[in-house]
Amino acid sequence: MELPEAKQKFIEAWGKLGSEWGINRTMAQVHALLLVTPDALTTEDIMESLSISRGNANMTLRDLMSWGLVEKQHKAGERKEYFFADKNTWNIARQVAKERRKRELEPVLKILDELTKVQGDSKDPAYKTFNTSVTDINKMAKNVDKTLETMLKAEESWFWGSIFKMFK
Amino acid sequence: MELPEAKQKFIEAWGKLGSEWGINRTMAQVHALLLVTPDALTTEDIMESLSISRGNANMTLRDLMSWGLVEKQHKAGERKEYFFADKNTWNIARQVAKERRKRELEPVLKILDELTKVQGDSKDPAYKTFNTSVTDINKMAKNVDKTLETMLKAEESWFWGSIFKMFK
DNA sequence: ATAAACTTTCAATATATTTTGAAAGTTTAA
DNA sequence: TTAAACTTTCAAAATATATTGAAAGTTTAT
Repeated sequence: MELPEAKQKFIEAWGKLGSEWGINRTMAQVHALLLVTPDALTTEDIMESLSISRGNANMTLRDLMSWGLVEKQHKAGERKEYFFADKNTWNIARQVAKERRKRELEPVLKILDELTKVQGDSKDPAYKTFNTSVTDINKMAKNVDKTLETMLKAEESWFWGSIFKMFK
Repeated sequence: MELPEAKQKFIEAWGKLGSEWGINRTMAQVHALLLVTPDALTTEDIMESLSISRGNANMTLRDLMSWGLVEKQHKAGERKEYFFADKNTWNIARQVAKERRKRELEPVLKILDELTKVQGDSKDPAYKTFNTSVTDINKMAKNVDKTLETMLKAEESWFWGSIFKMFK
């Protein structure tokens, strides 16, 4: 397989994976493109590479920046804005974990905490089932939350080292 | 807050979380409903509770069964089929991890393995960047894969116990 | 101030996903 | 058999999500 074909496959695979995990396909593809490209690209470059419109490219790049995955670069004496992706995989994973935790996990934890407090007749099966399920899910969500917190603070080698101690 | 309102909130929250993670909202809602309901429900019950059509309820229930989250129950002397969800949160997490690993992670790992093998000029920045990114992502994906494998085999208390040793 | 170079916005459009519901299919009891 | 009870299917419709592209906005150089 030649490099251009390989790049294409990578971009497609990343786009598909993204869309299966609730991330806009185009956003994942732009990210993939920047990941396999050594130099920073202009909006124009990205539009052309992926055959997308200016508006789409612009919005997607802003989104990627808000996720902390892509940064702007200014080149001396140039008007155009260049974009590049952090290529450190551990940073990417941490950044995604951080954002999804904030945007999705935390709001759910807040609701679960509330629902855990709902009072009822402990003889009532409807109440018992509700309470047990919500309480258990809340516990698990808190475990996930704490693990993510640890991951966010951790160094990559330490994190996976600790994980792999589990296999022993 | 009263129980019916609390149930409603839980169903909504679960549906929203699901859709943010690439799971059909209705599917997550049906699952949530079954999680907080002590007894098995008929298609009819579910249609009514969530105001969805028969076709939708039927397809969603089949989906949930294919994910291993819901089972059919036959009641003696009755024609109707009843559905109930496994309410053990750890089982649910494992089941979801198992399916997503098989359906989404494994196909991507296969592609990454291929792309890792692509040959090129190690002096070429385009090749170097491609190769480094793909190789790094492949390593991380394999780490995730192994961790999931461990999780699938593990008992809940052992798994979280091991995770929490990481905090020490 | 002007205009060229570039970026952003957003209503309209296109695409993808989900849902409906009625018809077809199946199972069971008598 | 027959028919009632129940389940499944799937084309059409509804809804949700993503994309376009031209106009408006901004910045910079002269």
